[in-house]
Amino acid sequence: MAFRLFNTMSSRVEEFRPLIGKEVRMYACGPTVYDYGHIGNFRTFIAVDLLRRFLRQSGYKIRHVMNITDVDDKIIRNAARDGVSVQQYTAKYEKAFLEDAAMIDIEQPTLVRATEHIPEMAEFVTRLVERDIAYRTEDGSYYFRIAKFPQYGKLSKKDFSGMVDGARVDVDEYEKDSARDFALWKAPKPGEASWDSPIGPGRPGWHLECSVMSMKELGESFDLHAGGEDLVFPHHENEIAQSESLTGKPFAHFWFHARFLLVEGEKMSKSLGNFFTLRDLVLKGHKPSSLRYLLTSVPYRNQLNFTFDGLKQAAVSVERLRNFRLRLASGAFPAGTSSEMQSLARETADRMRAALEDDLNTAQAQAAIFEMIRRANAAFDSGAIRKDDIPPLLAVLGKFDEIFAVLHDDDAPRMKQVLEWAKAEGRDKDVTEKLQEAVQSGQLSDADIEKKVGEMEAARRARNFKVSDTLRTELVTAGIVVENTKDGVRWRRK
RNA sequence: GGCGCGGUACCCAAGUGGUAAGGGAGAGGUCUGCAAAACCUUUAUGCGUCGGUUCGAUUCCGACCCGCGCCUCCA
Repeated sequence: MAFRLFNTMSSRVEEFRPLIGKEVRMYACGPTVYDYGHIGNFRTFIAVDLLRRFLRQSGYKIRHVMNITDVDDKIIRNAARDGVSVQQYTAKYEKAFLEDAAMIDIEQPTLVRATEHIPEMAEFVTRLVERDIAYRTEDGSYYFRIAKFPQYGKLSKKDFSGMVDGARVDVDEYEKDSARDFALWKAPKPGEASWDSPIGPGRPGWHLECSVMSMKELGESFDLHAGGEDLVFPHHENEIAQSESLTGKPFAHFWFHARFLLVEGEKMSKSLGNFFTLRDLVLKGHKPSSLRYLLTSVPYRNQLNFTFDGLKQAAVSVERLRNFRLRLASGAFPAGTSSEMQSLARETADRMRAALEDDLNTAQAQAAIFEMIRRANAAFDSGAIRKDDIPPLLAVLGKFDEIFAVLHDDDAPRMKQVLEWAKAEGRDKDVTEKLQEAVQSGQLSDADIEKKVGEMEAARRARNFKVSDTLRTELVTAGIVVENTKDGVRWRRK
């Protein structure tokens, strides 16, 4: 079977194959670091993370580059408002973004920053000007001449051939030759932060950095370029125009776009009051793993409706996955193998792979793993599962987790970081009781828990239920659930 | 207006030209000192509405209704 992926350029699902060998060169548009990342941002970044993880699981080497947009109008404005430098301003939000990404197990790509590529961008513009593809306006800005790129619109399927110039032109843009021409380099307005460069002082236009940095890191043609669906036009269209008109070569082979999410059925917006950052959710007491699971449970090209009910459901689903693994890891089994369990493991691995190969159908991959869990649990209960069935079942679970990354329980310490951040930011009032409780379960060390659980078990065996119940209550209060099974006792953090 | 996507049970959500995955929630049951976990049974003659094609459509075609996205540097 081959990996089939939707390509925005062709508007269809195509077989994905790297241009060269077994190495995938991919570029993802990263955040503009002017504020904390919201759940919509993370839906996109998680989709890319899933893609990256699946490609690696499929045996590819990955060169994954992501930009940090650390200069744009909003950043310049906000930094000035706060009376700090652009660098100080963006450093804070870049750090926050990386912390958040790590919190939901997004693997970190190679990062490149716009402000660290000013000379390369100036050179790129110079080369465009030499070919008359770009031009300088009176104020010192540079624009891309769309008339020089007849294929403009091929990604977003827009037809600009009938466009008539000049009917209405924005006041700020009166110097442009054509209304559609876009800025490559913006001259500074009085008092604005700017960078010196061979093409004069100013700041890069947004699209330029991605063309320059992607080609620098990955070559003039590379395998895949990713981002949110809103980037199709104009951002990616403009990148293509700049890059291909300069190199004469196809820019990215595949274009990967994640669909926007809705919040409670509506577009997320600050005015509707349904705008949430990752930290907002954690402050409310939701686990990072719940969000990761929820965001992976709907295939990336479908609209995902984020709801708090859905987030709770996701949390329960993750619990089920974790409980199953705990059961596999801690149970006692008779020696030997069962052919049924062996084939169950094989079939599940195949189903999972087939689902993900089908344009990353995560919903089906999850259905496959839950089917396995139900059947294996039934085998547990009937005693049909054998000792040598455990490794293959665990291996399938491991494969699943290489992609979904929710089994490892690091929620409590991660939530604690958010708690500490909130205190440091003076946002104590936003810390909910639920968060406090969730952080609780990370307070006791494994050794402390083992000790208490041991005492509780001893009391239970002595049928001293009063003592054992007291210990159980203490543990529950500390966020630890103790489960007594016929194979012995086991515990987990709530 | 142009281009595109979607409407599947109480909720979330896959999917197929031949009769509806999975998760959550609910109900009943098994197990159990308590608790937890788990299993079993159960919950859409139905897949926005109306037509059409077909032996047969939720799946194809058409119309309509509703929701959503892009078309102004918002992932």
